[in-house]
Amino acid sequence: MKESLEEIIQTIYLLPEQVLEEVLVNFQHLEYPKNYFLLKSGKPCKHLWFMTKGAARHFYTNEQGKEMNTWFSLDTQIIVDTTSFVKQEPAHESIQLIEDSEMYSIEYAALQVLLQKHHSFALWFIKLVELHYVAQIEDRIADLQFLDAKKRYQKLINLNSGITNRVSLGNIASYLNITQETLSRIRAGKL
Amino acid sequence: MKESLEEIIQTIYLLPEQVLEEVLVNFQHLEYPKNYFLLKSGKPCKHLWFMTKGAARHFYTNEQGKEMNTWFSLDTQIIVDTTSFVKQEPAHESIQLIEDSEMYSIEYAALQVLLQKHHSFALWFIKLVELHYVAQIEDRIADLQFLDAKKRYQKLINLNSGITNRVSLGNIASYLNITQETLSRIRAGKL
DNA sequence: ATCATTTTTTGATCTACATCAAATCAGTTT
DNA sequence: AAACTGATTTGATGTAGATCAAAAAATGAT
Repeated sequence: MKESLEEIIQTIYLLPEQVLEEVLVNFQHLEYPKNYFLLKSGKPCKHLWFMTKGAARHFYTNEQGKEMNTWFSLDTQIIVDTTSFVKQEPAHESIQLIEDSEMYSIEYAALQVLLQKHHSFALWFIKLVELHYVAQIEDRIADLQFLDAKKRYQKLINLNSGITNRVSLGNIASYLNITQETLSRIRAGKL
Repeated sequence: MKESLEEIIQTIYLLPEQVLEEVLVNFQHLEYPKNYFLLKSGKPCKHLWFMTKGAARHFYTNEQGKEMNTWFSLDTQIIVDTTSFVKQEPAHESIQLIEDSEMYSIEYAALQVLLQKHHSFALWFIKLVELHYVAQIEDRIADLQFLDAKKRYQKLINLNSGITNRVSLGNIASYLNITQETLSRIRAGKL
């Protein structure tokens, strides 16, 4: 796990010393308790977060009022509702912490200024999107389309060892797009 | 429909005249017949294409040898296997034309040079990814997770009027993640 | 420890969609 | 036009996973 913001940033794409310093001052270090909402649907996503410790879930609320998880962010992941962030339009999803968490955040407006000002920061941002976003999200589509519930579960726990101790069965089931009952039966080896 | 490459590029993000000219010379105009493969799985995706006329499908071949469509690109869309392109690793999917098509292409290496050379081109590329990629792909996940087969079909034909005349039932069914038989029954109003 | 609340498990039944098999339709070739 | 080919439709049956209901287990509060 990476502790320092500088390390997180430089691992994505190496910035010149002077640019790095200017970037760093635009980030804020934050701590929030379990259940805190980073984003509520209907509001634009004004921040991009780097989580250094903790866990969050992204979810929609469907017409029947049921919450459906679309994503988990554990520890060192980037957190953002990309669609809402890039267009600064009301978010469709909400983002809620499921553990006490620590993170760094940067505001949309500050990011735009840095992108316009520094060529190297624009290249950094491209790498960020490529590394942490594109691959993951295309994988998710393939999983939903090709794998059955049991395989989706196995893949999830392979990639996130320990997730079962940190995220409730109901939350995991919702991410896998199955009911709690079905996940319980998968775990019990009955499916 | 946009015919000129210049118009396509400038609509994404306005480039300085001199940069635009340098960008334009890095694109090639191409025409390919129906059934041509832009990309075969196993090979890295070396190009990014702007389709100006025609249609393509993106598909995986699963363990049982069945082809599963993941995406359609009709007329003015960007075509690329993003995961393979950004990492220059072997692609998991193939891209095949389903109509005689016209397009412009730029090579990965040329794109990288332009990104490093011109700040404005890096900003252009960020906009490209934001506009044509992020929104679409997150929508697709939500659709697969929340909508049943009939609603996914209705949404597809609402967003792509005329797709039923251009893409075969089997190809559409595969994209919707249902069988041909089920799609036929949906169309007949029996589901 | 006890009670209350939430989370997980178990069982019975139901449903959307798959699978398999065969028939029909459309477009091409001879 | 007849014959061949591929695309679409129809019918019968099977199954993964949903839904509904209730029990059991875990977690937390007094």
